[in-house]
Amino acid sequence: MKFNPTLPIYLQIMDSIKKEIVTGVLVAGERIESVRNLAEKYSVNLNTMQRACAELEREQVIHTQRGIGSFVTENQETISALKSEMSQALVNDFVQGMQGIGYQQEEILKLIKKALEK
Amino acid sequence: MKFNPTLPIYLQIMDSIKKEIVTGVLVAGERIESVRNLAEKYSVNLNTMQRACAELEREQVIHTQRGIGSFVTENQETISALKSEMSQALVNDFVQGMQGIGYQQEEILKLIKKALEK
Amino acid sequence: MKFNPTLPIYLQIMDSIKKEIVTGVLVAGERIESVRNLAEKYSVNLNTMQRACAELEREQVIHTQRGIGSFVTENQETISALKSEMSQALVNDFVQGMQGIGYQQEEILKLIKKALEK
Amino acid sequence: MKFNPTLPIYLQIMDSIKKEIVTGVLVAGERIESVRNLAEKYSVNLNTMQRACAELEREQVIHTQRGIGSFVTENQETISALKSEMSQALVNDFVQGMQGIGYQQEEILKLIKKALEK
DNA sequence: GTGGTCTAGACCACG
DNA sequence: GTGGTCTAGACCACA
Repeated sequence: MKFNPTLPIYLQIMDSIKKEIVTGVLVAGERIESVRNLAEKYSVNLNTMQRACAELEREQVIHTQRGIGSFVTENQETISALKSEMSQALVNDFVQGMQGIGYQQEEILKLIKKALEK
Repeated sequence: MKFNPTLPIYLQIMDSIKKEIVTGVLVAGERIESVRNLAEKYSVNLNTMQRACAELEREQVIHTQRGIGSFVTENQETISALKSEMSQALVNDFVQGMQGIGYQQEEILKLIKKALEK
Repeated sequence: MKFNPTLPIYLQIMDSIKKEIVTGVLVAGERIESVRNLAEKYSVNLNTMQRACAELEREQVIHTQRGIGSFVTENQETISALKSEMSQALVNDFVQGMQGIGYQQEEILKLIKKALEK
Repeated sequence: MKFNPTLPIYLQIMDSIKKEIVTGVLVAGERIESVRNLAEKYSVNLNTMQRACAELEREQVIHTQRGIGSFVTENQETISALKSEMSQALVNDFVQGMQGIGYQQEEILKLIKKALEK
């Protein structure tokens, strides 16, 4: 995975894992890979990976049992909320961004449609 | 102006100024405020403002004449290119983001329309 | 039993067993459950339970006879000492803690009385 | 400062700083020492100190301005809440602990009074 | 083997 | 100078 140098790596990893959860790649209630494995998979230092996991735990997206591993939350509501939260953030950023540089409704829709057709 | 702590402030200022240019708040060819004034207006350190302006100059969005001040580019093509560049970036980030969390075309359009109605 | 994640589990189990001894739930001289049973009862790993018992034995609170089982010390003095030791630790931690955050004698007594009435 | 090896250092430092805030050693709204200074003062690694500060910020006890420093919250309610929270935790742990090893109200009060006289 | 904490030391963004 | 992130590597508690 390539990281964007303008954003902390641990945030980008959190985002990547959240995506895997909301798209079902990681299943609710199931164990995720060990921090060590994940660190290797993302080619980052163990500490960086631990930080990402710690923040995800604080957000209640995963929960950890010491000596055993970390598990995706089994609370489906949390996951749904996560998905709509993420999409709302994207939608708002996009719409506000476009309006901020002077685009009107029809133009925005036209550009989106064009992009979706690709 | 409130800054997002996850992104360098100078980038956020550059974005803000670019928006003012493409929306015509800042007029092509005209002089912009002094770096000192801008720093005060944005409530940031002078160094930060200087960096933002230096980057804008590197991107040829503004140009500086020593002892006189800085000016928005008078090249309308540069400004048009800037606008479509910014919108393309927004569109791509948005579409890729939504697809990345599992949304399909119709859903994306529906959410956009809902957001535009507000 | 819920464990506090900031303190080693084996210490919390030791404390729990000591409490049972000083309150007479576990009787002096009598046999206690097998480590295996205790591990299940507390829902902890066998190793953790073994560690707790090993430490209790080191403190001479219990003693083990190979092939037979573990027994609460029959020495009543040890048990009395244990009780006053535990209460002294509690009292000291409490008083020092309260004074450390700026509470005076009367306030401390007032809060204690209030808590005891519940 | 001597640290208790059974508890993470960063938690003990957080506690120490909270105490300084509720007792007024650190004044609401004022800047606290730099992380580097604090790390030296507590004789811990910079990272450990940063972790303590990050957690305090998450608890809204302090807030940080990048490149400038950290400041005690200016919200007096937060500080009052902190104080009563800390004292309630102490009182509850103590009372439950004493009752857990079989002490009655009068005995508890007697021991507390004795300890306070010292 | 698994997660948690700690140290040491580097580099960056910002003031 | 100040805080934030990252790497490297050690040690501990727990399963």
